[in-house]
Amino acid sequence: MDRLLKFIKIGINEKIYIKDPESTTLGKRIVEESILLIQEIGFEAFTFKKLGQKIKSNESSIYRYFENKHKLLLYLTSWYWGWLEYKLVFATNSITEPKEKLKTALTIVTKAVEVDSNFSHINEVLLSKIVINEYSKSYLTIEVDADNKEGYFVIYKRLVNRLSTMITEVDSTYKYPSSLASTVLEGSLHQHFLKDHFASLTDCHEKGDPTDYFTELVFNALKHTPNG
Amino acid sequence: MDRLLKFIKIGINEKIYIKDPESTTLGKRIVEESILLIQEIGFEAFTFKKLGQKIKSNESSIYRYFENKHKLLLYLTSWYWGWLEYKLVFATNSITEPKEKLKTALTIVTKAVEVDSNFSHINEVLLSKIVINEYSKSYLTIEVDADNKEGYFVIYKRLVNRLSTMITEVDSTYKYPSSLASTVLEGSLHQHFLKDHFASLTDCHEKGDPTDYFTELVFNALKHTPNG
DNA sequence: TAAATATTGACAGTAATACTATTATATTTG
DNA sequence: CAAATATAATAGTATTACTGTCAATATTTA
Repeated sequence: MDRLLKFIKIGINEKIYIKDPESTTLGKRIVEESILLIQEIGFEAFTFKKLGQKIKSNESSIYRYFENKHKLLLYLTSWYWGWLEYKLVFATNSITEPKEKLKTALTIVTKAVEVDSNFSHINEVLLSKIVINEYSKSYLTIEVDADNKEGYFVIYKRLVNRLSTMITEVDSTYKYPSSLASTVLEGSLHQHFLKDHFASLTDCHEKGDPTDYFTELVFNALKHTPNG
Repeated sequence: MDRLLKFIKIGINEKIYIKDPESTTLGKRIVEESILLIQEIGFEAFTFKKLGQKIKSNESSIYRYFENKHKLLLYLTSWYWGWLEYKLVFATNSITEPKEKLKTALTIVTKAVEVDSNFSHINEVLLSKIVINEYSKSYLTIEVDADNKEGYFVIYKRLVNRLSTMITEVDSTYKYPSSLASTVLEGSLHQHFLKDHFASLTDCHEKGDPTDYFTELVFNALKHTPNG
């Protein structure tokens, strides 16, 4: 299935960029190298000037692709969620049994990304780390409502809704499918973060990873067991 | 119990500030008004210069209390978690029955703060909103590990541990008490945020609030019912 | 109450950020 | 090969995030 990813393009809201970075070599380099640089120095210290130096291009050229670094972050995280959504749909599409479907979905959505597909210019392993460290910053802003109205979060919202629907299909009487779905997605990023920086606040180390923890949590909430 | 809050002081790591803001009128005004200003314009747009103008004091005077705005955020959020911890301990201390204790704790920790105690110079209702919108930014930085080593997050960590212990006291066989505790604390902030900005991603509106949702989630995880 | 000390305010200054604008130089396409 | 387009180089602006100095004003203490 990964091979397919070589040919499909993640459809990202066109208002997020000024010029589609997928359309040129420079654009792809901007995206590719920004992932490395953000991972390296963190989003606050990241600037277009530094990125320009890294890719030996000009600051002003980068501004022709993205209005500012916040838009670039929206682009990167949208790409990530679009990629996850693709994997989710692909892996669950053929499963008819609701529990099995949900179980597979939870695995896709909570498991650490450990292998890079190596097909696109985007390093998914590093990108997933950026999402863990920086995603919240894309919406915890005074402009959220305006950005949301512009549709900058549609992919993420669709992903939560897909998960929510799968939850409802296992237990149509459950009262909080959307809250549970959003808790799993956000909580999974958080558990991965804690694992790396606040080990005492999580039990997701070797013994049990976020996937085990959330799978048990969700199926208990639905008063079902994942198997049988 | 609220009356007590008038006399107790939340013990905040002394390395967070240069000069204790509780020790002077100016210090208290800095804290008090920073809450209003951050709430008003958001943490990214907030500067010491603007705060200085608001309180008719000098930028450089504020720098004598806090090294930078990040430290101020650490101070404000530490204060909030310390305050919550105080409420938690006070409300649960006399309860011996583990389920009842946990249930009370979950309510304290997940319920929206709606009444200001009016005793201190700190507006807890507004501060809780700042925590919802900005808390993640205090630790999602490249300096987390260094900041953690300095002890800037001790209060929060202690709070998670208190909750974790209460979970274990209800079910000592449960494998993920710390993860569940951290999920509840972080997830509660997240559900409150979603309620205000992404209503479709949560079910915590009128019908059921985060307290109901998390109480059910936790007790199902422990395979117990909150009552009986 | 005068002297010592601490606190605050006013102002100047610096390096970096987050851009915008202009012009020059490549590169692509018709 | 001319025209259009993309990119690079450079300069410039307002703001941020501070640091430093010094004078004015409070507060403490002898």
